[in-house]
Amino acid sequence: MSLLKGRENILIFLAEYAAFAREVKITTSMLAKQLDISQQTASRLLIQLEKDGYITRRIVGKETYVKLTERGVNELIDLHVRLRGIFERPVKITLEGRVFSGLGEGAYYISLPGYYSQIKERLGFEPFLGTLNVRLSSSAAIEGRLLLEKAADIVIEGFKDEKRSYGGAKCIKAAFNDIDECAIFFIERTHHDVSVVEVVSPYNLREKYGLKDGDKVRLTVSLQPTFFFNNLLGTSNV
Amino acid sequence: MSLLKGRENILIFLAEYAAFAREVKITTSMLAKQLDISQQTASRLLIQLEKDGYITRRIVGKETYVKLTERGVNELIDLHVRLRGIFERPVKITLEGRVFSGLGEGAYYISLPGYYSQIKERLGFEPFLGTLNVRLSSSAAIEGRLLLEKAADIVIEGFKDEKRSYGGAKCIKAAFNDIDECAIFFIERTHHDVSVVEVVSPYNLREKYGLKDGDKVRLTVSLQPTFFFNNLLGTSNV
DNA sequence: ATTACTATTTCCCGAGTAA
DNA sequence: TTTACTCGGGAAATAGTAA
Repeated sequence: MSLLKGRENILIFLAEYAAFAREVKITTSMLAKQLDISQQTASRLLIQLEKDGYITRRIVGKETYVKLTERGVNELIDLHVRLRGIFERPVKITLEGRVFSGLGEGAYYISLPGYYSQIKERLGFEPFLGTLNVRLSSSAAIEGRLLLEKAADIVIEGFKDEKRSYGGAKCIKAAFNDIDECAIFFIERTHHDVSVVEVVSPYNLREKYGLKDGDKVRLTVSLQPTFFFNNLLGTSNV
Repeated sequence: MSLLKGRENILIFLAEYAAFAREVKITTSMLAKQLDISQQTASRLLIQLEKDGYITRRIVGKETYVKLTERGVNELIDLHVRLRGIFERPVKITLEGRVFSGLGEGAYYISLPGYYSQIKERLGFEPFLGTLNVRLSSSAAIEGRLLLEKAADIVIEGFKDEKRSYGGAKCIKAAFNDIDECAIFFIERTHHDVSVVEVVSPYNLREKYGLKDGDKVRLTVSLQPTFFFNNLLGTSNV
């Protein structure tokens, strides 16, 4: 059932017994039992590994001692490094979409002290008074958006005043066109569908980039791989 | 030439393109080229991986998008955890041997201030005035001894007085019979061969354990795996 | 260009068994 | 008990090719 078969399986097994540091005494039948293969196969694989320079065997009477060679160790190190890369390198999520004009109410909301102070404190910048509406142009971007909504770790809380209540939002820091600091907002009560995100930035992005409706923009977020794995373990996704 | 073949090779390759986080667009011929297999094999392996629940495939016209399933990710996590265990777990090196009486000069040397103060400072204990001579009883122990000599990271420097010069030594901290603090000494100018080590401890081990010549004792050292790998890369051991 | 079928070859596994 | 051979069945890889 395991993914690993044959030679690599034996090599890893031996390494788990520190066979990179010293000779380890083995028998082919013990190996076979542990790895759920036949004694014959264990024997053949050992011969093969030795022939290919991954291990050395020393046979003393009826006893066999094996040790990984430098090549065998390097093979495992390479694999370890690859997996470390996978599990430790940040994952870039990119949303591409096009600018469009909304009702212009973004500026009003951000200017409200109830939002403004939270944004300033939790995002660490003084927001430009306005949001940039972006309509995501591909299904990949929409998929990414749903992912980022789960990953969004900065919470802007709703509040009330004497007139009405104001909804909350979640957001995540991102790079605008690969350069500028910004945050992607996922607003709780919005009239937009999932193909739309709103961008808040310390800059007037529309002006800085001379953006017109329909212009393409890119939003990039770096996520730690652990996010995906923690997330996976919590769900019953198959 | 790589150790990995077939399914696991593809799975790791896909993970390197963050296919655990999002759908990745692939073609079987590009996969084949990258992994040095035939296009037909790539196609078959993808079908198999999907059938076995490691990936999902979404085919849109002529484009194929793949994504790892939870099961596929877990398989890689398992492998990663195993390799981490190998490369991060300390390796116990055990030397077994038998006590024997030397010339009794160990006590004299340790009592010399030139040695005593270094031992106290660098080993962090006040040594009992005497060394325990241990003759290693197996080739495995002798192999271990040679390894530990390389790993020995505490240096006791030689010195001179008006009468003569006194040689240096290297040593490494160890556990005596799995319990007591001690250090294994590798003395530069010694009349002993490689089958002999000398043990220094804060305790009178001979008395504490009622040791007679010929009694078996065990010396254990924990080494970080990185030691072996750094060591390997520096040598041309095959 | 794709993917993936069928046919053929090549390789691998393990039963039987010798030393 | 060991290890490791031969050999038959079957799985895996590729060539050829269809769609």
